Amino acid sequence: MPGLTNPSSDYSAWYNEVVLQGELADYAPVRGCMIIRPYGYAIWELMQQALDGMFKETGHQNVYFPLLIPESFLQKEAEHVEGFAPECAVVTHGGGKKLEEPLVIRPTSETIIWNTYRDWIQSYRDLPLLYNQWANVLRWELRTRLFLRTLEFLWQEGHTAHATQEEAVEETHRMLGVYRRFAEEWMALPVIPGIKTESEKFAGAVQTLCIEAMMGDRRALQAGTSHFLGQNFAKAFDVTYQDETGGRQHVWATSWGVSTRLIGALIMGHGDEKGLRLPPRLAPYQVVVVPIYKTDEEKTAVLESAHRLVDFLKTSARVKLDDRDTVRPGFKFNEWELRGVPLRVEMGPKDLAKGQVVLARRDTGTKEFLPQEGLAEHVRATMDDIHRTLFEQAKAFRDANTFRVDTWEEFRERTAGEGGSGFLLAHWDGAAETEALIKEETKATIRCIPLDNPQEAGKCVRTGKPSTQRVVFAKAY
RNA sequence: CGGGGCGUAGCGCAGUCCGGUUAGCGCACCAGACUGGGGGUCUGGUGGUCCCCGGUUCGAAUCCGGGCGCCCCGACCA
Repeated sequence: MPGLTNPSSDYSAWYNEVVLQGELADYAPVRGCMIIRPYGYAIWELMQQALDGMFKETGHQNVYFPLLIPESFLQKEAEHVEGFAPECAVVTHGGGKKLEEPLVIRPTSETIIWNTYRDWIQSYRDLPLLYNQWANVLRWELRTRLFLRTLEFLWQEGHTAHATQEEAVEETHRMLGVYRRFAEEWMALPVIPGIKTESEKFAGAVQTLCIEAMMGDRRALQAGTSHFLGQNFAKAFDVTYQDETGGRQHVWATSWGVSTRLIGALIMGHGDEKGLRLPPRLAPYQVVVVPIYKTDEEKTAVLESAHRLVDFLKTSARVKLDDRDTVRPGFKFNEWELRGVPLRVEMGPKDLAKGQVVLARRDTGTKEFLPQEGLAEHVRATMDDIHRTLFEQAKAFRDANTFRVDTWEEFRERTAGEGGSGFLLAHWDGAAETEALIKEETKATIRCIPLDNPQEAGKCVRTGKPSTQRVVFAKAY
């Protein structure tokens, strides 16, 4: 197996190699599509389990709507059609015949869902509707990257309906909070929760909330979004309910989603020159046991002992025994490091004799000798520590690459050249034209206006016009 | 859609400029032996529509014409 390109010399080559060599995914026969391999899919399944549990804890139920949407549905919400029509794939033929009405392959499901909600909602007693679906969607992107932006991707999309604006807004924030917790507590990634500007918000939303993370090349990645849709879709699809007083009201809506892009965030948020570093809670294998032996007698003894150890550890961690006889230990070390397994146990004749094992940490690269007794406890504690360490490292990196920028000169300097610029906290006059101008001149965009943003008087970094707060600029994926 | 790169064994590539034995190398794979605490060594072996179509030629991976596809960089976006 060839070595990895160093991330500091060519970040995107490094990223692709981690995905391909680590066997997370492969290219598909069709441009921009990918095959998710077992190891990559296992990470996605762990993400799904954790998120699904959090959705259910917050009162949501899963549903499934169809892949195909009548083309006319997309056209009912003006902003929505403008945003999505250019990237829709359209089915025009079926069964060898031209269809009466073309069918769009869903780029997102608001339209088909709200078309259905019209029938499901009559009274305030029917509300709220708190539904989520796990699905694939298709967007005909021009430029694709494994996991970060593929034509087809897997995601979850929550679609809720509420009687009042207050309730819907509260739901939007609640789900952003869920995403933030997931990012921090499962992915070990610090994120900035915030509000998108008008030009960056979801097509059809009144307000888009997001969490923004910093990748290893100092670029920003939007890791999740939660939209307050107002009554836009209710009006487009004529969804109303009768309130307690007998009056007819339009329903208030939210939608929110995260996708397989999060796997890309994991890679770029924690990876190093050896490959992936998985946070333990999302690692398909949390511990890999590598037996070491020369002779047949040693092999028998070591494997027997290794099996006992694995059975023992199984109750407290996801353990993989790598008993392949076709590759040597050094190869296994490198391979599992590339694939980001948080902990490795090495066990050989010398260890057997001493009743110990070698425990190696992926995050710090340190090795320690430990008695087999009490190992499960130690593994559990170490995994918690790895999670903390990954989070702290990512946060330290982000903080070291976050700058308060007050002059246009400095802004230009920090965004010059290829690669990321870090997060630039700068004043902005609030005008879409200024935002567009800055984007054109520097490639940096406003990632978000942080929630609970401190207010301070200042001058727009580009125009010098008065401003009341700093916003987060960055070059983004 | 613009710019760049590439298409030859499962993967990575050489050969193409300047046409000519049986298309080659590394890795992987198969068999065996020795090995085994950080990406093993040796011996033998399997595996090819040279992206596709057409043309030139006694002869094309190589020259000419046309087409297709993928990757990377930008514009669009989770």
